[in-house]
Amino acid sequence: MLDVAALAGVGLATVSRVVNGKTGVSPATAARVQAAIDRLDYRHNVNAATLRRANPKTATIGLVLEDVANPFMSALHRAVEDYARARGVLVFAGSCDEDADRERELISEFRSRRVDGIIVVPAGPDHSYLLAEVRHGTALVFVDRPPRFLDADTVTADDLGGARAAVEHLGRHGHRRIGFLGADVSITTADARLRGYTEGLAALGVEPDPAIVRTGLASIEDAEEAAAAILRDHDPPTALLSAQNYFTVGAVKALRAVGRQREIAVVGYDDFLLADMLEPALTVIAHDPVEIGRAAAELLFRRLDGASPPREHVVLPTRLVERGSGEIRVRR
Amino acid sequence: MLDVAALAGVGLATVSRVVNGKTGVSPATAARVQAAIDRLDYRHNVNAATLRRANPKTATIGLVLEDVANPFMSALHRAVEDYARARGVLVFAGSCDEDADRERELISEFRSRRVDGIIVVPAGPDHSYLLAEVRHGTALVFVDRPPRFLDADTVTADDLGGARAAVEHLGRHGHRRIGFLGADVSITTADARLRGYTEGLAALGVEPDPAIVRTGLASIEDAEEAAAAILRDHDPPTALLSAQNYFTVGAVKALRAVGRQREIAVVGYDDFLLADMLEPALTVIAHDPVEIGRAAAELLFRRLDGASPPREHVVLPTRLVERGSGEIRVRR
DNA sequence: ATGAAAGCGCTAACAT
DNA sequence: ATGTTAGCGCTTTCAT
Repeated sequence: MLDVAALAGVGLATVSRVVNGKTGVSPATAARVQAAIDRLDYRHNVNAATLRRANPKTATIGLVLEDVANPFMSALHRAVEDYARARGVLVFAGSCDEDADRERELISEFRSRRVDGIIVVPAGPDHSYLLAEVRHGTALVFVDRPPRFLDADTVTADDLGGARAAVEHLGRHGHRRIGFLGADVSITTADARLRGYTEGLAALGVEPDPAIVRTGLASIEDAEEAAAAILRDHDPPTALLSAQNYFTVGAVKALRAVGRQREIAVVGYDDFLLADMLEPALTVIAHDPVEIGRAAAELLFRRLDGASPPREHVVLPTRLVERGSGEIRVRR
Repeated sequence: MLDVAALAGVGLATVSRVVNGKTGVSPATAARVQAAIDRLDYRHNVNAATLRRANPKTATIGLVLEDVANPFMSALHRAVEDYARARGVLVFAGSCDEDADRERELISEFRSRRVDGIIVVPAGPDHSYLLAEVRHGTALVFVDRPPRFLDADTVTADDLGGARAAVEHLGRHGHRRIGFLGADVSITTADARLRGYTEGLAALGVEPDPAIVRTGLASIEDAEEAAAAILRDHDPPTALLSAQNYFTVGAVKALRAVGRQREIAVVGYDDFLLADMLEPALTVIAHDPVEIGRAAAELLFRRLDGASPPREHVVLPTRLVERGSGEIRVRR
């Protein structure tokens, strides 16, 4: 910047004014400064600027996802990016694979870079460690799952209601013996979906049977194996509820492997690309990652812009999309 | 940091030494400092530290993708993230939607944040604007497509060879009239795949027919429409080569819509989740986004670590994965 | 082993 | 409209 000032024959402050688009510089000098900037290929150092500014915003936010490559997560990512970029804000993205340590580590790195806000799909069992952070002024929004031991803005979907609706839908097609594939119940979402499943069964007057309920799954392969095992039960289910996009893929693989995809009903939680192209097409509980991401970004930026409304807990509805796999009637 | 020093009763420099894990601090003082850090919930300001350091690395890199939500791109993203995180480096990610202006804008923002390196899936038609950047010491790696008017490290796949192999494969199953669905040829990858298609046809002794070649596509919907149009040609193709993951989805949709998915062969460029679960399962030209991402990160970090080897142009092979759709024989 | 002081690139207050 | 100067939070000599 000093070089630019020297070349343009002006003072440091004037260059700063031009770079920041401030008023109070004559068009002629501004042009000279701009010419010097171009000639020297000068690039403003936002990090240094932030250090001294009265309002020390870095114009960056951090995004903690379960996995940037998971289609649900990456769609959410894109929605957040679009909202941020429209405001000139850059986003750090990171995956934590449901690992609480990685979550803390990532957030800690974000802090070191002085991000203005953080949007996080929480993995850990306890988020009270973020209390100081919040008090320190960092905006924080939890997405997909609420935090534990911390009050913060959240955007979640109606997991319990969605899972319950799925079971009731299967019930309406004659099913009473319904298997369940879910993630570890320490994950709030997974727990809510399992509870929705149980409530749905209760509404049908059915006791859940642990023999056809599998939790703690973490991958397509896990789910495929679990589904295969459930199907080998002495009293196998006539329908399956899979509680996450990848698990649905695993369930479909398992059914295909034994050629029973047309006799055993499936409802999957999460919609995904090609779900409608399978045969039978997949009936799913859909919740829109784009809408969730946008809502989270909205909440975050409201706080970044200085508003301090009471904590908000947005719960977005889910939608049952009937495509075929969930409408397979129970065989008699 | 001043507060920490005061609380621990030591000088600024000592706190800095502890924070940076440098030697030359007695265990006792180090412990006192650490205690003060914990008590004050102090977080090191990497931005400020970078400003003064002899080796002014920010430990961040920028990643410019076509779209963070595209499965191919997000898998690449994850591979880069894993490589970077293992080295304590954070990644800024951004989408540019094949828009040259957005590419420049993103890279410019990255520069302002003083990222150490940039990995980019290029969108623009001219990358000479990055020359100054490279000379200035920012490591730069191009992925999936080479830059234009600039020499830099690249990691690409053998697009031409892959497309050509696809056509030859279809030829071996009796096809001579093969339709093509591709993106705008200003995208290097799209152009190479089209050339591979043409070369493949030439090897079969066939002239390409513009009536069944569509380029300039940009979405699933585009591809679906284009495929439908091609199928309505007075001399419709017996096989389709789709040159990108989303276009393959569109092609499948179009074939399904007219119920011809079992008579018209399809080979898709890019593998994707569930390609093996469709009926018929999709034959694809696969190139591994994870391997591409890892290779790019490797190249980038080699330069970040100070090595200055000659520019490298890694070309990864593609693989034909036969699953059914590409082995449908031509009807007689 | 530790501290004092200079200075990284910039902005903000105060001059002029 | 423009320049001068202090100082943001830190690292790095150079002392001690």
